[in-house]
Amino acid sequence: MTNDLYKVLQDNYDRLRKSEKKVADFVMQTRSSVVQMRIVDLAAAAEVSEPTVLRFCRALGFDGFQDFKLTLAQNVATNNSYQQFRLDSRDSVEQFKEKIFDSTVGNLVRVKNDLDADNLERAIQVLAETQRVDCYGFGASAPICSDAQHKFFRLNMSATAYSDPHLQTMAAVTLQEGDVVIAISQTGRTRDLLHTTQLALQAGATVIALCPSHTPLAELAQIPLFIDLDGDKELGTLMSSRITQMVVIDVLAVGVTMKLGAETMAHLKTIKRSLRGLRTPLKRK
Amino acid sequence: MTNDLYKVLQDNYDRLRKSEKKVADFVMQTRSSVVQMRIVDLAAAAEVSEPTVLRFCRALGFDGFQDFKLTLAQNVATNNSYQQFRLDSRDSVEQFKEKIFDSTVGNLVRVKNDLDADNLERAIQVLAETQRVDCYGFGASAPICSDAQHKFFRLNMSATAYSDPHLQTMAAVTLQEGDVVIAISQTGRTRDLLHTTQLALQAGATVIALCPSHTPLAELAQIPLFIDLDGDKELGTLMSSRITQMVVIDVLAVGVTMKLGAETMAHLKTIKRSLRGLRTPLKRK
DNA sequence: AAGTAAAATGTAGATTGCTAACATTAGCAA
DNA sequence: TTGCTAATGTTAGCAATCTACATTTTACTT
Repeated sequence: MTNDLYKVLQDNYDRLRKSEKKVADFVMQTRSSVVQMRIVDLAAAAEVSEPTVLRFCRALGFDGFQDFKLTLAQNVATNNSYQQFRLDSRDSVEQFKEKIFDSTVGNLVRVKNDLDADNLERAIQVLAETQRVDCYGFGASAPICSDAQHKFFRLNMSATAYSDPHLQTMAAVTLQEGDVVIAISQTGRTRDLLHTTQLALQAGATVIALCPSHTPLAELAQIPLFIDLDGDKELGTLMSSRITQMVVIDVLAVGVTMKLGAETMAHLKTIKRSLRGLRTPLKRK
Repeated sequence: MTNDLYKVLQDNYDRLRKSEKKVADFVMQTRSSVVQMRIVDLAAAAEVSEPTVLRFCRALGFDGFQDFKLTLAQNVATNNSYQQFRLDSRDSVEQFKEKIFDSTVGNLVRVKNDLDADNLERAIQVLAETQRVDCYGFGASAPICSDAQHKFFRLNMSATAYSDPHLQTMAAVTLQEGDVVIAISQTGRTRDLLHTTQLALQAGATVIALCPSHTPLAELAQIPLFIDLDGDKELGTLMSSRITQMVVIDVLAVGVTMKLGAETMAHLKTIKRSLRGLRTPLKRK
């Protein structure tokens, strides 16, 4: 749903007439401020006549100019409203709460759009076929590994999280063909992680990496899942990458669940039932 | 930013005239479909005249009807586009990737709006003043505790994560006045967690709880931070609550950083430098 | 290469919806 | 009740969008 309009523009671009393309180009470049424009303004800016703008809207399947503008506004809202934030020491709690949530959301949306569905598919496939998943990660990525372990463990797989380089090394050499390693790193350049990943590869395991693209780890892994956050290394970037990693793990886990099908679902229910005993009962009214 | 308009409506409702309230009521009830309406339609639907609708828009601070509608459209887009999802076994990877990300975003937005700024402020205050933070949580919340530990540790605080009920119990009795416990639970009803929380309280510690409202844990804690996700206990709800908890931790950590000010920032830089040694160097072009 | 037909684009006017000015009504106090 | 003020509605003008038609461009045929 998110950049619907962008896609619609891309898909129909070839079908557009020459002067309609002018309009399309202008809209693509300018984006947000187009929502404030009247049809005359847009016509002038794109250097075409008003009816051409209208025909452009119709060609994309909209009712008219207003309809187009409304959709554009909604697109702009969903894409642009969650910007990277810059913390100001004078911010109120309310303000930086907003900023942090919004930038997290923005990063999620960005990664969602970038995430390669093919590699995701491949990752899910190998996970669905394996019995052993080891998760490697240090520092801020260590809790994500535990989380991943937790998720896959629920799916009746043998999942382990290693956040200690020695344990990782020892575990890596015991890996076999068909086993899967999920390597998680915010930088993609952690030396120890690269080392153990190499060991895992030598042992014949398949390595899925959650890390930024164009990093040593990304090159090493058979199945890289890129998590590239906005260029500037703001505080927000560091914070969001953990969260994004987690959501990617969610996607993987759900994918595996769906692939494994009904029997796993039943297993999940059993777990849910068995955990109930650890809680105080819900009050009945 | 998100449901700006909703807030604007709420805040200015009393200031509106009687017939303008009719319009406000109608907009509140109908919401999304108003974006398709012309001023005549809305006037007819709210059973007022067209200028009244216009005055209503102006009273809320908009330029005119179009301006109001544009904002409404953007609001509708940001609020409605990230719905709770229902997984379909025939979904493609691309499709359920979208669904999972979107529902996560939706939940984040929801929690952001619900999160009480006062309690947040209080939580930040006590965290800024303490030297010891213990994080308690089991199961899926355990990795969140580790994450929280990680975050606060970076801020030069003595932070520990306990995910073992025995360790928690032993740690709880050593707590002193001024110490802080962060209790994290998706259900708010985990028996062991309630037990150790009570011990912490008896020892004089301040308890911050991340959990749903109207749960035993929420009642127990001095500073509850509610994480209420949509009613239906879909798969998505369970997944998102961990992530939401993490973002709340982010907000707390940033808040503390800002409160502690410059010296902590310097400390953060030192950590960053010291970690650099663990990575392979960036290639220079 | 020139002419013709069809497609593409622009111009001008009609229509529709938005807004401003004014009129009327309702509410309230003296 | 009367007069005043605030609230709402009516009417009309204006501005924006859209339609119908004219002109230009493009491509294809001879």
